[in-house]
Amino acid sequence: MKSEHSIPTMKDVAKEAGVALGTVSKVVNGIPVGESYRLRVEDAIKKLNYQVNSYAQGLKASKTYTIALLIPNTKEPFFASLVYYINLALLKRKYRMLLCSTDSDCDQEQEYVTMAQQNKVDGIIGLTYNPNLQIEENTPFVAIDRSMGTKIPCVASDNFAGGQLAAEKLADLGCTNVAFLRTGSSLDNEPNKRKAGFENGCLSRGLSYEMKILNDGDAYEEFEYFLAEHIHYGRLSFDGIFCVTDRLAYLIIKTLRKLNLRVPEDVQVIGFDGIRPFQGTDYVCSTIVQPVPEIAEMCVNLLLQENISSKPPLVCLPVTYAYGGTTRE
Amino acid sequence: MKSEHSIPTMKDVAKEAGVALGTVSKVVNGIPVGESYRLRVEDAIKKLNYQVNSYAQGLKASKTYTIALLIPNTKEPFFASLVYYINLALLKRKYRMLLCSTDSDCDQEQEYVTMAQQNKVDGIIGLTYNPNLQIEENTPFVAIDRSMGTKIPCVASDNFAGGQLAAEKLADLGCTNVAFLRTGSSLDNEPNKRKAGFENGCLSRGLSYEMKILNDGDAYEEFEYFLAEHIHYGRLSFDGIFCVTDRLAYLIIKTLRKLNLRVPEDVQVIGFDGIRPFQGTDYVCSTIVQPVPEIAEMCVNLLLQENISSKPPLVCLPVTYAYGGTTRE
DNA sequence: AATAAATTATGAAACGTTACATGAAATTAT
DNA sequence: ATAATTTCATGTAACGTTTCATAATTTATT
Repeated sequence: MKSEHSIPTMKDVAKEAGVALGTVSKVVNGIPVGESYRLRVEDAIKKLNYQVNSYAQGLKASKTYTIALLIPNTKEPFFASLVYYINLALLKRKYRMLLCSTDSDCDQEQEYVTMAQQNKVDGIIGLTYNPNLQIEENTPFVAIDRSMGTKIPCVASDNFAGGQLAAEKLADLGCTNVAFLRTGSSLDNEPNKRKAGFENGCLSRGLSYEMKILNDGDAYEEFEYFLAEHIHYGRLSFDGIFCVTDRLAYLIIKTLRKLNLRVPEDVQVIGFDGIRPFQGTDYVCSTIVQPVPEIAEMCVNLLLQENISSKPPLVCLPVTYAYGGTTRE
Repeated sequence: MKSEHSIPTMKDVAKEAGVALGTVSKVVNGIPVGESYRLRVEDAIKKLNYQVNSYAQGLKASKTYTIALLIPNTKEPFFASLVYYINLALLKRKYRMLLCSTDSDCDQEQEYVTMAQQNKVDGIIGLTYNPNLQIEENTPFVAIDRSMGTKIPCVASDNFAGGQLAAEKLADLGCTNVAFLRTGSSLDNEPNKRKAGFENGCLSRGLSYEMKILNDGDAYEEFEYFLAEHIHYGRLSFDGIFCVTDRLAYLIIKTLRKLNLRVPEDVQVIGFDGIRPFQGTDYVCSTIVQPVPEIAEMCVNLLLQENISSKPPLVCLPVTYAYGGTTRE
C-alpha cells in the first residue's frame, strides 16, 4: 500500500480519476479531452494536491526551461537591474534562471559555462570578459555589451549615440571646454563606443575637448591629481565632464567638491547608466540612461526564438538623457 | 545508427569504454572502481565529451539541488546584496537558486511558493510579507526578518541591539534631543525591533526622544511637513535623527538640506542597513550595518542542515556602526 | 440496421540516471 | 589443490513524465 505522505504522481491521479495516464497528461498540458474526463481529472488533481514533477518533464523533453545568466556580480546597481529585468522576462515565459556571479574573472566565466552546460540549460545570457570563452555549438548564447563573433548575437545600448547625446547636451547647456573620463580595461566592447560617440559629438558641435583614461580603483588620488592639473587660479579649465559610468561620475563629483569646485555651477557632469541610489529616488547624477528593461527583454527574445537563421549579430537600443542635479538641467 | 550530434549518455560512455552502465555511474559519482575500469571510463568520457544529465539525476534522487529565494525585488541595494551572498553560499555547496522577485505582493509570494514546490526545490529561503503563507510540511523553509512560527527558523540582524547602538552613538556624539522615523507597514517583523531598541537606548542614556511613523512613498511632502512642524526660528528641535532604513535617511537628509538645515552640523542622521551607492564607495549615510554575508551563510546553513530537530526558531546576528558623513564621526 | 469513417481514450515504451540483487572473479583458508 | 570467502563489475528495475500506435467509442453513411 502506498504511504500516506508520498508525493502523488500522474499515476495516482489516473487511478483516483479512473482514467488512463495519458489522459491526465493531456489535462495537465491543456490538450483537449472529453468534458467528463477533464472534470474527473481536475477533481482528482485537487483532491490529491498533485503537482507535476518538472524533472521528469525535463528528462523527457530534454528541455529544462532554465537559462544561465553570467554576470560580473549582482550588487553593482547596473548589474542588479539587469538581473532583475532578465529574471522577470524569463519568469514571464515560464523559464527559470541559474544566476552565475563571475566576479569578472575569465576562469570563473569558463567554469560557469561548463557547469551550465552540464545542467543542460536551454541557453546562456552572458556579460563576460573572457576573449576566448568556449561555448558548445548547440548551446544558444546571447552576449550583453560585447560582440563575440557573428554567430553570437550581442545586445547593448546605443553607446555611440549615448556619447554623442552627452556632448550635445553639454553644448546645449553652454559648455565650451569639455573632458571625457574613463577608467578600466580597454577591452573591445560596446561601452567603449561611448568615447567615439562623445568625440564625434564634440566635433560636430565645435566643443574643444580632452580624452583621459584614469586608473581604476577606489583611490581618489588619481582623480584629484588629474583635476588639480587642470585648475588654474582656482578655476577648472573644463566646464563640462562626461564620465563613462555613473560610478565614475559619482567619484569625480565627490572629488570636485572636495577641491571646492561647485557642481553644476562651476562644472557640469554627465554620467552613463542611469543609476539611482534607491528605487524611486533621483538619479545619482545627470546621466545617459540605459534602457535596461528593453535590453533584458531583447536578450531573452533572441535567446529563446526558434528561427535561428535570422539572429542579428548586434542589437543597439536607444538611450535617453536624464537630469540628476549635476548639470544646469 | 546514432546521430553524430546527439548528446552522449552514460550508455554511450559504457559502450565506448566497454564496461557496464553501473560502472560509469560509479566513476561519475566518485565511487571507487578498479583502476583499469576507471581509466577506460574517464577516457571515454573525455572522448565523447560526456556530461551528466542533471534532470535524470533529479528524477531518480528526487533531490534537485535547487532552492528558491523569495525576495521583494533584486534592485533595491539591500536585497541585491542578499541575493548576491545567498547565491554565493549556495554555489559553494553546489546548489542552484531559483530567484523569485515577489514585489512584496502576498499573492505573488504564495504563487511562487507553489511554483517552487512544483519545481521540487529542496528548500525555500524567503523574505516575505504574507502572514498566512501556505508551505507544504515537507518543504524546508528559512525566513529572513520575520518569525513564522516555531517550526520555521528566522534569520535576522540583531535589530534591537542596532536601535540601541544608534541611540548610544547619537548620545556619544553630543545629541540630547532625538527622533526615530519610520515608514511602511507595522507588520510584526524583526526590523520593527529597531524602534524598541532605540527607545531603550534613549532611556538608558537619558535622551529625550520622539517616535514618528511617516507615510511611505516617494513624496517628500510628508517629510517636509513633519520637519517644518519641528522648526522654530530656523532651528530644528532635534539634534539627532535615527531612520529605520538608509533609504529613509537618504530621503530625510535631502529634505533637511532643502530646508537649509545642515547635516551633520545642525542635525546628525543615522540610518540602518549599510548601503553604498556603488561597490567600494562610501556609505550613503552614517548607518547601522547589517551583516549580510553572515545572514546569507546562516540561512543556507539552516536550510540545508540535516538534523532538523535542532533548528533554532530565531538567529540574530551582530550589527556594527559605520560613519557615512551624516554624523560628526 | 449494419457498416464505414472519424474521433478520442488507452497504455506501453522511452527519456538518462541510480540502486540493488546477481553472478563472476580474485583472494584467503583449509 | 580445493573450498570458502570476499570483492567488485554487471545489468535490470524504477523514478514520473510524454508520445504514439492501438483499441474503443461515437458519428456519419448507405
